[in-house]
Amino acid sequence: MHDVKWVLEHLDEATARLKKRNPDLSFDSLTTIAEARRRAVQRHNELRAEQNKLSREFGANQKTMAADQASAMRERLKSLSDEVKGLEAEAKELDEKLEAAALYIPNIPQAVVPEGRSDADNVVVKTWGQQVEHAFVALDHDALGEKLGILDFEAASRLAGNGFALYRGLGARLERALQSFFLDSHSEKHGYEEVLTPFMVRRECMVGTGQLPKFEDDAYRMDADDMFLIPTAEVSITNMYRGLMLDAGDLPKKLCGFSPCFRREAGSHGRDVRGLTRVHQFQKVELVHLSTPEDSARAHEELVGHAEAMLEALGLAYRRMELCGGDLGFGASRCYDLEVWLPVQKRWREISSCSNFLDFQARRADIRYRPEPGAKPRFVHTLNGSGLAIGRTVMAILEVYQTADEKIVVPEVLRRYMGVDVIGAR
RNA sequence: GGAGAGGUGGCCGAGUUGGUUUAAGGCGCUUGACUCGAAAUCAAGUGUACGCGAACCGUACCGGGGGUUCGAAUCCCUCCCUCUCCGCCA
Repeated sequence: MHDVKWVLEHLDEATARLKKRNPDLSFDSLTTIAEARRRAVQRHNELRAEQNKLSREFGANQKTMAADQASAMRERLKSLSDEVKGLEAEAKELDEKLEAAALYIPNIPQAVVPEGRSDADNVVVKTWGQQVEHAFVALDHDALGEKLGILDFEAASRLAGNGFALYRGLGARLERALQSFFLDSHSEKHGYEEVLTPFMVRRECMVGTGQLPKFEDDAYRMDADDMFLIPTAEVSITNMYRGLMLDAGDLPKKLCGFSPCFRREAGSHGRDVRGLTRVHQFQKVELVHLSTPEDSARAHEELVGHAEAMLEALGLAYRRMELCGGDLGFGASRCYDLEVWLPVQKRWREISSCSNFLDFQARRADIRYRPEPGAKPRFVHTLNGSGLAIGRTVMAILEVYQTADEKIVVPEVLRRYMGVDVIGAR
């Protein structure tokens, strides 16, 4: 949600920045409604003040008034009341229209966000590590996984249809190892509180973080209870603080949590149909920060650094991309994607997305803090990023660490979790 | 699934016969007094948003929505949420 007042006061700047996402976007739907609403509220205030005053007098003097005087008074108040009610209904309707319109408008990109229409226009910020090239003919991750018996897509589709993954044996163990490695790193080294949240949430939570109302088709909804399977732990973790008032001393707040992520992938049928790249359920460790407005830019850099540390520990080459306006997610004001190098597909592939939402989510979810005792409440800033997406990490490990004899060398940092050094050894 | 209780400002909590309580009182917090300093005590202040309005003033907000009334935190309807007990269950 936007600060509508700010938007109206800085309409040119706000519009120019919004159009970085898409030239078709504008705040036109807000401005006319807001003006009409202001007029209605103003008129309502005046009449309501008069009504309150007369009504109070009437209540006090009713008993001592002459009968005809009282009924005249009552009549006058009645017509005043009707008029006030009409204006109230009008203001309320405009209010709802305004909010409905605002909920569908994406966040305003920060001034530093580069121009661009698609991911082709994203900017490389940095590149880390050696882009492995295999001297032998390497296998796709899904083919190798099935050959080693650690991935079973046939069984997965028997259970849930196309677009699901099933891990078995050391494959399942690898997922669990990555989960533990990520959570241990963030909670022990990077200062996060580890949380385990519900994996399904109420509708208000999905609105709070911006998945709804616009993207309802992308989410799995349980009709009987009107609850949603979370598409990312960002939803459950951020909404832990929905409706709360925090103290300045509570900030910054850093939380990390594991969850499965459920995505219908409506509209992406036919893309990345094989393997672990794009599935309806994948596992992820998510990082969430709540910060003060002054601190969020720094927090963003810190957050992306924590995600990068995971790739570096695993020895996976990556690059950090600054997303252009056209590629920004709905609620993000600025976003870094981390892309891992996949030597078999010979391409970079997103494995983490680290966004600063500023107060966009906090307004929707009503998360505030008091800068100091007695001061006025302000909205916090929220940030989050994957640290990391586990399925895609498995995919990268299978591509990067495979050997000529179709085994997988387990990255050093995972060995204590895996109990083996090599997958596929007899 | 059955039965009951309840949702009021940062927190607790009054308000149950509708009208100088159109949100009392307390805690917390801020400032001042006292003190070498602190605690305790005393005094004053302290909800949010809007009125393109800083002050004074006004209006709205007592879980959401609707209704009755000249007037609703208070009465009626409806939905949501929380808690307690029972049942079932890993």
